[in-house]
Amino acid sequence: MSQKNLTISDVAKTAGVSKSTVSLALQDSPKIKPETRKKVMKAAKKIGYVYNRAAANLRRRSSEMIGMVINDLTNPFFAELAVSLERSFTDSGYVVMMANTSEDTHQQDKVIRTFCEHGAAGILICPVFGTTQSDLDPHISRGVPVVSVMRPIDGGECDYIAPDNINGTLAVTQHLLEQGMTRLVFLGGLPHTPVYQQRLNGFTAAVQKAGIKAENIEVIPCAPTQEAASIAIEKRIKQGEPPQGIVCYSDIVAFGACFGLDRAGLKVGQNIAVTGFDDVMACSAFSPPLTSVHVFTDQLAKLAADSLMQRLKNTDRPFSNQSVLPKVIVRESSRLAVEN
Amino acid sequence: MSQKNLTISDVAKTAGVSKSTVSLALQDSPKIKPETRKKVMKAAKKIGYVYNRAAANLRRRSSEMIGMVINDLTNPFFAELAVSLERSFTDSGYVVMMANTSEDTHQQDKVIRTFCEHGAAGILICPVFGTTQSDLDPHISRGVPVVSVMRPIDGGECDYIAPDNINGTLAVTQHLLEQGMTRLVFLGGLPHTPVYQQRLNGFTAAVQKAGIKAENIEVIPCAPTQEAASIAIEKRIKQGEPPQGIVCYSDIVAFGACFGLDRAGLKVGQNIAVTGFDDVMACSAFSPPLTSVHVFTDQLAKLAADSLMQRLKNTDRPFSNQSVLPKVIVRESSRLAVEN
DNA sequence: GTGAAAGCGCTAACAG
DNA sequence: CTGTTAGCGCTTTCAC
Repeated sequence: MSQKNLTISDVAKTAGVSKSTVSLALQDSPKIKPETRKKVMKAAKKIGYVYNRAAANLRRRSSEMIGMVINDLTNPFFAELAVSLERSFTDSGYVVMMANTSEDTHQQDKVIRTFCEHGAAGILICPVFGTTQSDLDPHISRGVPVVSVMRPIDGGECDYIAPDNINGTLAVTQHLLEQGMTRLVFLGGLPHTPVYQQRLNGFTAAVQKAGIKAENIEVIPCAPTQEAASIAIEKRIKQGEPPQGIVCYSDIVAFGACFGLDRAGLKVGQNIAVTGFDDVMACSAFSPPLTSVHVFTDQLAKLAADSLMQRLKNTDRPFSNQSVLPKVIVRESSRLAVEN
Repeated sequence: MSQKNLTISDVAKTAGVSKSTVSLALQDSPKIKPETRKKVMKAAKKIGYVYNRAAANLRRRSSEMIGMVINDLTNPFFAELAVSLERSFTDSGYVVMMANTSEDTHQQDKVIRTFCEHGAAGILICPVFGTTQSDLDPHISRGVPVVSVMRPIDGGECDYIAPDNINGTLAVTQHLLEQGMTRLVFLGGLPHTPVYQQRLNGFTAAVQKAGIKAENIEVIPCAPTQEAASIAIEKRIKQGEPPQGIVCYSDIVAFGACFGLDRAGLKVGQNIAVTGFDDVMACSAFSPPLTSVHVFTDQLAKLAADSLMQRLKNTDRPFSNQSVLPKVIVRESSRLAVEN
């Protein structure tokens, strides 16, 4: 092991051809006849040559690396999404550099910059809320294309892929309404964020369509964490007149809500219905199994990867927004003895 | 946006200094006086220059990229570990390229090769079972150091970091024994793997130390998936004489076991105790909350990152094995009405 | 088909 | 302290 840096020149020497022949051969160029190619490959293997893509990219002024910037990989939903994304890109022959921003704008800035410095051909990002195009601009001046997933970029000159949040909560709210519930809460999320607004809009649309009286509807925003949600809902329950159903901003919020309701003495799936959004894997293992809005991360990932790769080929396409319709997965948490 | 490729020469021109001054300034060299440095930085920002690390690395013959190769990112434990690892490296100024191998040797081969071609300074790997040093050799001939996590590499010339599997299962088995259980099963895992053997050894050591009769002990290996585990345990229960406690190879296996037991009509945490290993986040949300052996992924990640970075500085240290003692987290799944 | 030569953007001596 | 010069390993005209 630990030979010195072998270059195509070394390969050329042992194969008895010239540098450029080796280069061409390594690229499967039709200019090289199969015979010579074989010879070159054998020589390369023999001396343990490993191709230096950095050098090639430098010369060729391109790369097949993409930077993946995720807001919160400790959130199971984003972890699942990241895995899907990684797979989509790897399948297409790209290598992905990954970084977590922990919902921190500075960190995000740094990471994007670093990826660009390393020659990322494109950036895939689940941006921190509030990210604007001008946050990105200074780093991607080389014309690196960006695709954002899950959350839009304000003023974003980029493609954007997300689940159809509105129809997602609309559908799951209707699922509760169909069971005859009339007093509902929408819980969790940060009011100034687009995702919150969309999910809330879906909820609102459903209750209005069902002719539910406004005074029976409550909206309780809170940080989308388990803890914040459990506290918020516990407090609400203590005020009396519990709702029949709680439509949560996300699964994490729903998990928190269930814990809070438990502390408040309510039985989810019996006294009160709870639904999540995202349908992370833990939903089916939860107690009670959580009804949720399934987001097809694989599909999202595929669209995102495709968009980015399209744009890599063709820089000046118009920017597109794509959304994927999610699907309500009914489990026990949304059952309710309606006589309640 | 989309200026052409700006180089240090452009910066030099607009700052009115020479190329090398810019290069030095960008590296915070003490040879450059702060004043000049400021001027250079301002010029760089002004024209929207972005540093080309690939070129720098090529020249300097080094890089600060590391390749992270994970066997199964869809497994929540490895996903959590990957996140910890990413954080450790990013904190130290490295950029991490990530790839999933799906427990597939070919895929792993390809990924390692690709990372090396891209100039990874080091490789961090949770290897596919059965990976040997000779699988790695052809790719890392440039002397790229490797650190393996969770699973050893056969004949591995590398550092190795893992939880103390033996003492982990030993401790969790003792937890069951202390409750007076005498009929135990060790469930799940592939017999030919080192991790299986270690975890089983811990189990065996505990029951022997407690003087449990051999005929009261059963070992039921199976693929470490939810499905395989649920089927295996259901089949076992149908044979009658159920055990009092089941020590599982991993959380995933334990989740599966719980489902299987449920189908078989047993109540986990009442009629029968179940324990996991890894303590993924879903354990606490599971029904019933799953007793598990907590693996400190953050610590593992830190050790792994440190090892790799040490070796990057100092190539010829002896290889070390480090293990982290895990901790039993008792939850409801391991309770048992002992009169059973 | 194959080889020679120039150069991608940067760093690292070595002079000034 | 700053500028000049020669490459890092590869690709790519352009002759042969």
